[in-house]
This record gives sequence, structure tokens and C-alpha cells, in this order.
Amino acid sequence: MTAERREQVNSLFERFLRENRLKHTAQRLKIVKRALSMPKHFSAEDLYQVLRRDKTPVSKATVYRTLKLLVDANFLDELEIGAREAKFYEPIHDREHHDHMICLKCSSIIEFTDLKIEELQDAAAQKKRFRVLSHSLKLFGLCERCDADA
Amino acid sequence: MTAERREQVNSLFERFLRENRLKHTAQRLKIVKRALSMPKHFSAEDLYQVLRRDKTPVSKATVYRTLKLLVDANFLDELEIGAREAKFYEPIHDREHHDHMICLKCSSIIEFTDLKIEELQDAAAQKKRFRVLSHSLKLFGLCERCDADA
DNA sequence: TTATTTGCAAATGTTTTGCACACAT
DNA sequence: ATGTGTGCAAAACATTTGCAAATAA
Repeated sequence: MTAERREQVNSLFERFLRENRLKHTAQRLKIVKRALSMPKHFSAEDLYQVLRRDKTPVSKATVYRTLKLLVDANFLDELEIGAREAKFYEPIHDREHHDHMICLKCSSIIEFTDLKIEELQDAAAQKKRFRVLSHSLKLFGLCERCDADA
Repeated sequence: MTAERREQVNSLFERFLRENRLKHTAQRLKIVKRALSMPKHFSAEDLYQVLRRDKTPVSKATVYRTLKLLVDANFLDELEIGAREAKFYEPIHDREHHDHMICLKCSSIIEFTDLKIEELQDAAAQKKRFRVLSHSLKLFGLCERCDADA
């Protein structure tokens, strides 16, 4: 994420807080700031650990609460890899939704977008008179490197 | 599931046990039998409760252990609705994989199949040199009835 | 002032596991 | 006989929550 985008998200978040009459706290600002400089996919725990290294850490409960806020505000996407594993978060860069391929060996995550698939999903939904609000498509398997190793 | 199919799965399971040198226990047979007569989508807890009503209940640990066995043996499919919710299980009727639409209001589950989507998934994977071993596609939204009510 | 927010620890809910005993092979 | 399977209770684990104290508005 570029420095400009970080700036932008930061002020968008402040606006979000104002518009929802939520308080502008040091913890929230700190969490957002750090969240934006995390690696592409990070867990609540990852972020918590990074914050812990700061002189004034934030509690885990607040990290979770703020992440939820960020997801609601559409600054972060939530990715559920496996039912019992920690969720991953990723900054939303633009309007484009993407899906994921997940390597079962090295856990790497590859993103992809396929508009045609989205269209077919909508068509399938329409056939069942189902109104789609969101979707999740995950391909599990082996990334190129791990497949070669195998 | 038809009575014939239940019979078939039952003997296929016995064969599975034999071939894997697993033991033929009363609990396992009982669990399989009940699992096959459950409603289309059931949780481990649902099955456990049904078994509990029998004169000789089976422990929850064994229910979980046997369900895992059944999934490995390809008699049941596992469906993860939400990361923290209980998994659902569904008998595998035939070779055809299907995906799910999940109503966020009434929790009903609608199945659908779209070969074209599967093809596009494979094509997308190939482009990234990713070997797909399994996939999960879920559409979240409102079923016809709930959408009308809203 | 007062409604939110925070931090802590305890609770949650599903699934897994260690262990002693029971049992299928 | 011996290696598996079972039941129980406890553990695991990510996340949520109750509550009292702190703080933004």
C-alpha cells in the first residue's frame, strides 16, 4: 500500500468515526495506522504482536473490536481460510473484489479475479431467486513451487 | 437418501473399515447409520443429540472422530458456514460436487451446481500455475422468502 | 457531564486430546 | 495378546463479553 493511500485511508477512517459518532481514540488511530502497514494478509494476533512492540501496547480486545470496525467501514476485507484458524485481514485497495487460491503446503495466498465467474454466480442465484449480498470463493491446492517440490 | 443408498453406504463403510484395518465397532456402525438418516445438513451436535435419545448413547468425542472418518472416506461432505459456527455435514449422493447459497436471515441452505464456474476456476488456477485440489464457493444473501419479507 | 471506549479476565463454543479402561482382532 | 477405540474431562483456540475504570465529546 502506497504512502498516499495510507494517508487517504487514515483520513477516511477519521471521517468514518465522525460520521458514525464514534470516538477518536489514540488506540483506534494507532491500530488503523499499523494495520495499513502490515503485510498483505495478517491476523489479529499478528497485528497485536506488532502493536505490542510499541511503548504503549493496545489490548487484544481492542484490536479485535477495531478490526471489526474497519471491516464494517470497508477498509479491510476478512478472509476465512479454515474454520478453526485465525481470520486474515487485508486492506481493500480498490473496488475490485478478488478471490483466493490457498496453498495447502506453504499456506501462501494467491489472489485472482474473474468477472465471468461473478456473473455466473449472479445468474445461478437469480435462477434460485436468491439475492446475493456477498460471496466467498476459495481454491485449495498447491502453488507452483510446492507442486514442483511434491 | 433412499433406503437402497443407505444400505449401499453402510456396506461401503464396512468395506472402508476393513480396507483400512480399522475396527468394526458398535459405535461406528451406529453413528454411520444415524448420520445417513439425518436431515440434509446436520452438525456434529445435531447428530450427537439424536444418538443421545437412543438407549445407548455414544460420546461426543467418538461422534467427532467418526465424522472425520466419514469425511475422509468420502461419504460425507463438510460445509463451513461461518468460521466460528459448527460445521455442517451432508451425505455425498453422487459424484457431482455442489456449492451453496446461504440465507443470512433464516439460515436455509440452497445447493447449486454450475459446471461452467468450475471450468473457469480451473482456468484461473492454470493461469497462476496452481493445482486445485478442492474448492469452496458460498453465496451469502437472502433466500426468496426472506427477501420478500424484508 | 455522560455516553463511549478500554483493559482485564473470564466466558464462549466447537473441536481436539490425554489418559485409563474396554474391546475387536 | 495387543493394538485400537471409547468415554470422560480437560485442553485448545480464536474471538467475544461483562464490568469497572478511564476518557473523548
